[in-house]
Amino acid sequence: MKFVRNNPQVVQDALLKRGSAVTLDEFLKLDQQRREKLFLVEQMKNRRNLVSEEIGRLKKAGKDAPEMQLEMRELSRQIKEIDEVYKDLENKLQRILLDIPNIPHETVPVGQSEADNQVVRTWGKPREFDFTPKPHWDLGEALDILDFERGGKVTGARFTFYKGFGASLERAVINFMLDLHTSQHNYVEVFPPFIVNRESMIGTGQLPKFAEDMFKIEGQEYYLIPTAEVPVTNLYRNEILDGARLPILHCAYSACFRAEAGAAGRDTRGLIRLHQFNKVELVKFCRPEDSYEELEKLTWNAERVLQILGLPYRVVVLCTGDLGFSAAKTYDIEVWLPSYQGYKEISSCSNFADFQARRAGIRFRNARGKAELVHTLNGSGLAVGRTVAAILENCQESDGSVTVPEALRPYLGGLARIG
RNA sequence: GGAGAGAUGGCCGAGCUGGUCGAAGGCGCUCGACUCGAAAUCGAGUAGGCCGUGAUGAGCGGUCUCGUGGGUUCGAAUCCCACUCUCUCCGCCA
Repeated sequence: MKFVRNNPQVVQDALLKRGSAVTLDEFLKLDQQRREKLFLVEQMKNRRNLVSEEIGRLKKAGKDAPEMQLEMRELSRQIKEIDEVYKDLENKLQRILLDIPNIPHETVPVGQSEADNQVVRTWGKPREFDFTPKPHWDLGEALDILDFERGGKVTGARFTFYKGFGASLERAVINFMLDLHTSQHNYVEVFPPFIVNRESMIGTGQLPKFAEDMFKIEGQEYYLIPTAEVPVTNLYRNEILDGARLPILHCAYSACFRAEAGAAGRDTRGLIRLHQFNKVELVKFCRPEDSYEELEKLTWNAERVLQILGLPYRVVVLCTGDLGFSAAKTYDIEVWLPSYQGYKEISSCSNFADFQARRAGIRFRNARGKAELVHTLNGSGLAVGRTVAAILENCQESDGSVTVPEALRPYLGGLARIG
């Protein structure tokens, strides 16, 4: 709040770069009013406290002060009135504040849309097939390892069953990723709740603005998590961490639930866009001065998964117009998918700077002993369903079978080929 | 789900017949003294938000915070109400 007040131009510029039409005039006006009321009411409270103390002293001395009490009764009534107005202003301000997106980092390219994102690097070469490769949904059904049909029957559109080696493969990918990050990249695994409360959703920035993207438990302020980012980042909500513990690195498997409002008609087939999918998430809490370096490391950690699996990918940096609401900078990792004849997002690695930390109240004690906001980061490491889709499509053979990447075989009892 | 107990500072734990209580005491931590060094001992310090002032620093002043929200009162950690959470016992359950 203070930052917005003192740097309205910076925030306004950032909003414009993101292509937002929001203006801050209303905010600044309300804030001015709020502070005036606050100053007034605090002066009155000060007087009340002083006089009440005096009354206490008198009573102790055996005297009475009825006229003082009467005066204070009236003062208290006025205080209550102004407090009411103050709270109203405060609420209005909070609402505006919670809808203001993060300020993009200076290294983020300015742009309007997805088309202005910049490719940072490309790894591996898409394989040349000497036959026509099948999309993973056809492969999966032919191999009887995916069953979209019955997923639709049992639940609805955008739900699926994995069966047999399909189910084992999904599980193998999860375990492989978790083992890699815990043993090679020093992340501490957590297994979070898949349902969180409203405060947590506000903390990471999903609420209040994006309520329609979420599944909410009927009659309760509980939500299905859209990503493990939410419970894991909120692990330390309203805490002051020991600075010596930073950076804190967590990885977490979770199912993810997304309403996909507004995605009707997009990626309707296969594992790409489901209402429920699995993901291994990487989350970091670090000192402000380290966060951009930590973002690079986190992105490498995610890329490493694809490298070991031998799946071609590229990394793009999102432009200001495509950047998520909470992020200051984001790298998307996109895996090659033959059925798309292109690269498809499989991980999104973001530095949120102090945006989530401010909303969630996550701080650390700095060298001078003062509480300071941490920076938070997270990234998929990786989306499991999309990884399985990429394996099926990139590793398929002309006879319809799929060669299992070496690294996964230990997780499948040595199985080298499905089909 | 039924019955009861409780929620206080980094931790433990007083206060709860309402009034200098943001809060005794202990532990922990930081600094200092002692020591060649350490331990022990002694001394000092040790929450956060917001507002004002100031340089968006330090400091100072004010205000709020004793689970959360409301109420009573001149005044509430202390009294009343609601909610949340924790613990114990019973029932049920993976």
